[in-house]
Amino acid sequence: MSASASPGGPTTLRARVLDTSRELLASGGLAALSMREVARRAGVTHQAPYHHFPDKESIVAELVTEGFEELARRMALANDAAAEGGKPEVLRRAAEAYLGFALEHPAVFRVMFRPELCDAARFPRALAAAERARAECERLVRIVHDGRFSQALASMHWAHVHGLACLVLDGPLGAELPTEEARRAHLMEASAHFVALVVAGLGIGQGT
Amino acid sequence: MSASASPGGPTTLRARVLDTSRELLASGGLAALSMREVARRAGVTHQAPYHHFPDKESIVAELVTEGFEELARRMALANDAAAEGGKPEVLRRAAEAYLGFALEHPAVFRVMFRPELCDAARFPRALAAAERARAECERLVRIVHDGRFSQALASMHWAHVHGLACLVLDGPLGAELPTEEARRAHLMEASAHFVALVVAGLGIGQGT
DNA sequence: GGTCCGTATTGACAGTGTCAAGTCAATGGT
DNA sequence: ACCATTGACTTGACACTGTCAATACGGACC
Repeated sequence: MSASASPGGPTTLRARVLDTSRELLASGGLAALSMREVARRAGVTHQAPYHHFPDKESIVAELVTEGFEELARRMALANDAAAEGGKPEVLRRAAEAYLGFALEHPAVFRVMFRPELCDAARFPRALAAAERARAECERLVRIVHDGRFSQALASMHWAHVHGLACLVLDGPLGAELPTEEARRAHLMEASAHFVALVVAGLGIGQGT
Repeated sequence: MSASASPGGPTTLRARVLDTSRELLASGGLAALSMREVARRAGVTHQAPYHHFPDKESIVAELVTEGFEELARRMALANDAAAEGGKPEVLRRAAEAYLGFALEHPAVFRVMFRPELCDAARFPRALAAAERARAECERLVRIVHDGRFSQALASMHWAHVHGLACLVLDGPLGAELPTEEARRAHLMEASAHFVALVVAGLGIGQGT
């Protein structure tokens, strides 16, 4: 029962603070995530959370870290499909993984790409998790381009899915595609165009 | 000299407020843009700006509107190059226009794609400016794809440049490319890959 | 000359993040 | 068994924010 079993391990309140923070972020965006509101919902005083997180930035950093870890996990799973499905399937699954994460966790996704909220020097874990996601992107490039790699190529691939995610979450596409199914369908259709171009550009006509 | 020549026209203070807001946004991001700081720098009391803007959101909306207008202008110029340069040139110039704007006005660019800051219903001008930029994107699709158009195709093209911009401004690319020249070069290189794919996919082998 | 209106000021209120003390219970060493 | 220490939490304050309300000023118009 001892709450401090592992060094720096999670106390009950710490977990509750994180849960509440996730809820607030998901429901009302970052503006709704306030130290005092978190404390209020957790049923403690406005200073209690400060015993588990030095400041608000640290809570956000924790959520960002979780987000990048989950994103990297999904991307890794997509890349693992190389053996069975071939290159077009890898590209399709990678897009599905990235866009699926963005659609299911929009608020976290947005915060993940606002580095001013989560200084890399202060939060090396967040940076490491982001690097893991990036490494999966580079792995995809090598898989798809027969071992060839360049940063520009990686940027092109990442930009494709990231741009789609941003446009549907916060751009003009979001306003017109109200249901999640519509968004998913549109994104996969746009992504299919891109995949087709890449596949055609590689001289592999098999997978449309 | 009468400041109220045109109805609702800009008073001296109104212009100064906007200038100061632009400066604060550019230097310290949206967090640095505060009503009171704007008033302080403009040399007036903290309530004076409220006589020209009903609230902070209205100032942000004004800057967002300006941003989309400038972006649409640059995109239109790129599209106008269709006559002289052909499709590859249009694609190249469009990417250069979009990425150039993002690199030159990063803070404004970021704010433009955070719709919660600038409610579309309250600020129809901002929405109209965004629509103008979108229309230029659609025009590009028609130019490049011989009149054929689909929303998914437009999303693919927009996502490409938008994703690149986001990644270099707030993603992993930004941290590693310190100078603006390096960023511009990397972006144009990544974009060139995309343009090559599109051109190849159209069966036009002329332009690289 | 008197009235009105747009501009700006002063003062207040609620809310925020965070610092500084203080309370209180459990723990560990002698 | 006692006492000091430590950690979790509370209370109270400060500076800052956006915004409302009431007040003064100063020129335009009848």
